[in-house]
Amino acid sequence: MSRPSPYRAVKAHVLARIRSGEWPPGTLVPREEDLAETFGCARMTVHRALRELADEGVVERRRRAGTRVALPTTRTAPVEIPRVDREVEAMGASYRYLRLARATEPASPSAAARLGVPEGTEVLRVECLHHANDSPFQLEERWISLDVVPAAREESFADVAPNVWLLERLPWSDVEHVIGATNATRKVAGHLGIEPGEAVLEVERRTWLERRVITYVRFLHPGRFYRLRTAGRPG
Amino acid sequence: MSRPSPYRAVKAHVLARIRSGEWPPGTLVPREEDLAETFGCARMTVHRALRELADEGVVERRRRAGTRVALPTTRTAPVEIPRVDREVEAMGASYRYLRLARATEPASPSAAARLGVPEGTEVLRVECLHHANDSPFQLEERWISLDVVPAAREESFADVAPNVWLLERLPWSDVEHVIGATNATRKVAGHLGIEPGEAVLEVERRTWLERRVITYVRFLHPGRFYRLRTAGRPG
DNA sequence: GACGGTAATATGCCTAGGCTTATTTGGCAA
DNA sequence: TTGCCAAATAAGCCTAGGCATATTACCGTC
Repeated sequence: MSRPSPYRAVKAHVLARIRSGEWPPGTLVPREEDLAETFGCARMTVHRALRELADEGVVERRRRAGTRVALPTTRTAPVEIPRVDREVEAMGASYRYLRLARATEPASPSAAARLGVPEGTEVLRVECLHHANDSPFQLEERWISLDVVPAAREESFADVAPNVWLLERLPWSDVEHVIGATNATRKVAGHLGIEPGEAVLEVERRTWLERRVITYVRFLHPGRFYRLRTAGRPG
Repeated sequence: MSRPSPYRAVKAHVLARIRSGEWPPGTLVPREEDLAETFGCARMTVHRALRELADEGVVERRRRAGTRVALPTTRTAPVEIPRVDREVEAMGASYRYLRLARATEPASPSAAARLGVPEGTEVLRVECLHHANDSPFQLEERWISLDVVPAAREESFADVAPNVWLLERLPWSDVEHVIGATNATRKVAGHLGIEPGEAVLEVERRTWLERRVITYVRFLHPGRFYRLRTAGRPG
């Protein structure tokens, strides 16, 4: 599995029993002390192994009740939502950024709701297009809260993507993603070089710093080519 | 943040510095020993705090080089890909399962490729529909490898969803998800009760036990209502 | 100046002990 | 019975030490 190391050995041992079906869901895993004895190691070592398995959702632990094998419910899968430029370059394609629009404007009801600011607050709206090998790859529509990021007022975003600009400037504490599918409007289709009505993958992201929304973005990808990919293993 | 406890305190401390912008990306975090001294705790305690932060991608650690604040790249976000029945019930709706088709058949080239079996191998194909409050919610098309799950040959799947049946029967070691968007074909639209051409969210899942693919599924959701949701925080 | 070996250093991991705390079980009482 | 409380138990967390190992920085050599 990985290089040997007592705690890894314990993890691997327990995982192997579960994988083999020898310990079906609900089975009580031996107590930390017992495992420590059978492996000839300290209890803390076993503790770490079991704790990690619990973090990964493979087992469930409760004081006094012990450790039991969890039901293999299809748990959270780490979806990597990548930075466009990196992703494009990782595909071996050349990346190009194009700003379509930029304006400070009073927040519309929906934008205000998503940014968590009163309606009509002045916010910055940026629209841009990301290309891979000169064909449109992602259309981005973004709102930035000027209360949280006043410096954005001075930035044109003509050459640097808001994404990159923001990440370089300030940390964040929470993100939320919402993934859906919609049909391309005429405008969207025009930008992405597809037919109106074609399915597009829509990823919305809100980013917080402590309690305040920094920015809300909507990414649209031509559904025909683009896919989000995930590979997860429990352990 | 959470209930106090020395290692949590250290984590919170470091995280707070990063969040506040006091330690921008690249900053060298104090050595474990020094933090241990300033917090009046053992080095192992600091070690655990920093290790967890490293696991979460907040910092990067290298022997001899020390611990530094990582670039806040929009990392992996845990997307919960839920069990339909649970999800529907969580919305307070009533869940209904309907099997549309079931057949053992020789694997088509594409099915064979995804299951990792030779073309023409006999596989089980199941098609079903999941309802929320009697309106179609998810269309499922699934292939099951009979080599890995011979017991599936005896199961009609008339009353129990393949999902549930499989999870109750065998463990898995790896999953892969691919999320995309497509336009509903006439057939899909008919089943989901939408117009042909409407955007649908497509989630494909492959599940392995050790090296062998157990099953490959394709879930289709009406794009108009359905969304995948994610909330992540680094820490 | 380029190159290579060596020592210093920070993290990685371990041990063996201890106290703390949630939870369950069993027994006692109403 | 039912309800409540106490004891027992298993995990949670901590300490203070130690050895292992990756990596860098430095220094001497060519």
